[in-house]
Amino acid sequence: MPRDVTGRLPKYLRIAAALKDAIASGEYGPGDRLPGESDLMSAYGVARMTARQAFGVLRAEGLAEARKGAGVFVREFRVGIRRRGIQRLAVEVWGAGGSIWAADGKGHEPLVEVLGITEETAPASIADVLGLEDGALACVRRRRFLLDAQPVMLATSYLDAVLVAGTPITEPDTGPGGIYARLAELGAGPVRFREEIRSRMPGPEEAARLGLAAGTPVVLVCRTAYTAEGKAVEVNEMVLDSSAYVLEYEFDAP
Amino acid sequence: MPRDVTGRLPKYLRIAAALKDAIASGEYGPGDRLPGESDLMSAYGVARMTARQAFGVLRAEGLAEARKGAGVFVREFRVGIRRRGIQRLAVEVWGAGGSIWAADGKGHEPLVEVLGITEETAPASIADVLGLEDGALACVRRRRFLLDAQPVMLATSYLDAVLVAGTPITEPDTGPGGIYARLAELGAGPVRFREEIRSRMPGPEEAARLGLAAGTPVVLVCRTAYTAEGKAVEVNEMVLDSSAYVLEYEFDAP
DNA sequence: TAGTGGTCTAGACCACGAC
DNA sequence: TCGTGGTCTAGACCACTAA
Repeated sequence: MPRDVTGRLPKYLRIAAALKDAIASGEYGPGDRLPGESDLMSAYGVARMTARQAFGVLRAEGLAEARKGAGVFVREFRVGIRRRGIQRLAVEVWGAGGSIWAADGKGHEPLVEVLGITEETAPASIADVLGLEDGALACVRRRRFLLDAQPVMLATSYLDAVLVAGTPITEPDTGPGGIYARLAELGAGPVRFREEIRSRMPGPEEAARLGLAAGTPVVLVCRTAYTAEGKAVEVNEMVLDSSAYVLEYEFDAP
Repeated sequence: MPRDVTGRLPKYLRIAAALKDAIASGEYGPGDRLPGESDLMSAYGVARMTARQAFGVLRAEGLAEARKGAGVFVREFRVGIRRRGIQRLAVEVWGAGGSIWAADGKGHEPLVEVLGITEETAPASIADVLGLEDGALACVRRRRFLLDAQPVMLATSYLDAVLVAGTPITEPDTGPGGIYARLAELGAGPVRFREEIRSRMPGPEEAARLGLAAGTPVVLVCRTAYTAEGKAVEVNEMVLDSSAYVLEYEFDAP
């Protein structure tokens, strides 16, 4: 039987709870500076490591971020990019020469960095989906997407290298309508999609590329595009900054 | 960020990197016990807090978990529940008296705990969507879903209290086909859905209810169900253990 | 009971940011 | 320059787990 619930709570958790309350109550708003480590030390009569541990709780929950030499601040959340999973892939978008990404970033300034376009042997699971023979090459397009100069997504796209050879798909600029418009010209336009969604904490590499604060998970979206014949023509693995995105799927009951 | 020439990388990050390498190379598999804090202290000649800090990196990334009195262990990942976002809501499922949740947990033992069914004033944003007058009550159903005795999801469902008054929707057991079948009997069966997906780190309350290890984010799914007349009849806010779920949406290009 | 991780103290030097 | 957080040390007591 847990008695004396309040007295047994570790100091750092009580300090953390007090800070959270202060944030929840609006005493500190997004971007505001919180009391520093030395403030907490004197206010609660604890050692520095204990005060730091309290901040560690807030950082792990994504509520606060520390800036060296400046202080600890309440996290400011980013613009919620509304990614309309189904409608954004309408033929009307890319068929008319539009960019899917530009549609997502409406009202902001979208930018795409091409990190590299290579021919590689794809991971076994992806090669399998694409129906690539053992050792056959895939065209791999790695890109980073930014909104208002802030990175929000990494994407790695896999296609059959033989299929797309000699087309703009192997070039940084894929032309109006992008990859899907080029695939349609090859008679392999996608008509059906499957998106798988996961979430986890980023590795250090992903955190750096996306400029993520501590306590920010990533959302993984893996999209497979199918032709009318049911053949998978593209697998796109995306890593999204979870603090920047809201994914939306709207559909009729099947 | 660590653009330094290997010499200036903090000790705890180098130790963490070594541990990660050992895990990635398969030297330690899921569930294996890692070297303890005192092992790291003697192996690297560091103080205990430094060794702990190294483990902190792995825990924050969800790669390891510490068990008091036992050691630090490589995380074991859970069964990937495949939640087929669109097909699971087919009329054929709930119309035939089936349970949507039972369909998700195929091959496992599904269980639902009813945490409470109350009448409350819903949060403004939800009351707005449901078209509730100012101060009108909502029927709020809070549940926890378990698979093989392990909690994987929390759900809070909001409906118009006047609409559902006197129906099994206000009872713990909603009968065959669940809420949607009952709504259909009221002439308010859902035919269209919108799901919004977000991800963030859990608060301590959510982490406790879902039994989450440190470094495990939650996925938030907010579903709104619409009738044929376009009226929202239910808003369901779900909190998912990200390590247990894969969300899947499969659809034709619109 | 022996060993583990959880909490906590009281110091230290450093790099960085604001002034 | 001065205060900030980042890193690090060398101890301490405790609760818990496993043998």
